[in-house]
Amino acid sequence: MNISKDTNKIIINNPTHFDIMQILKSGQVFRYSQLQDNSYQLISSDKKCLLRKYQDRIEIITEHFDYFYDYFDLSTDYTKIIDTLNSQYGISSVTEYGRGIRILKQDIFETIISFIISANNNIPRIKGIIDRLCNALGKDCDNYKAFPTAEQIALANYDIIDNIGAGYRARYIYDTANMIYQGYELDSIKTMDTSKARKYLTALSGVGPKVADCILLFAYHKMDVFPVDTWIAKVYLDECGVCDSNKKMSNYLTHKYKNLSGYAQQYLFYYKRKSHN
DNA sequence: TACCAGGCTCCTT
DNA sequence: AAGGAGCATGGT
Repeated sequence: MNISKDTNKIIINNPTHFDIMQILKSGQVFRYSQLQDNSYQLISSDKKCLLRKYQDRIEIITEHFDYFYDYFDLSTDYTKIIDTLNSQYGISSVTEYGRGIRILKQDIFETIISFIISANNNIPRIKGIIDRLCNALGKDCDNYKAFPTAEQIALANYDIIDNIGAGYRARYIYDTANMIYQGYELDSIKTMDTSKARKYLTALSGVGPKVADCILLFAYHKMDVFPVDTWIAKVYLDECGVCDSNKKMSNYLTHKYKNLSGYAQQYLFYYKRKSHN
């Protein structure tokens, strides 16, 4: 697979580790929609790109080349990661099934709010809630809405947040946006070690250990985390034959997969949810 | 009708 | 530190 730049376009030839459907349906991102059979629109923060697939080529059409080059983690060698996972852990059927997945580097605030919404929720409904949040408060861009800023949510009438169908998460969204708008630092997390970063994030309303790990993985690209949801709990049950607390499962899996935990988690999650893909 | 979904907060031990 | 009740909403 090799990557080149054209006018307003990233081109990926022989995309062995870039599958549009797999990336979009791997449960890490929610603001996408299908335009045609081979074409998807993806919005991140206030930026848009179009994803198209041809025979042996993928095109990412965007005015923000650098942003989406980084966003799709295009400088990372996934062949090497998968080879290591296969040889050390024997999960080649899992990595083969999701070989087109990549771990995205998403906007920090958007990821925080999105995964607050994800708690005890299902993916189709998460998408709907985020859509309504963006339509209600997001800046009007060319033909689409940006994800609302912390300021826009914090200064909004609470009734608007309460009317997007988020249930009890509406209060968390509002409170967390207010904390961040008041100055809760998010950039300093980049240089924290993971356990300190997790503790720091869980001070936000609606952010527990699992949501914090998703934020660390999908926004800060920290790979020594292993978010445990109900699907990963099933994976753990298959392997260990018992149910344990989420904390115990996450510790076990992080210790096992070490600095490849984030990648392993995503391949295993995608594989376990096969029937939903 | 119940149970489930990328769990969290808050209250008890 | 660890465990459990309650929680909004919509899909199956």
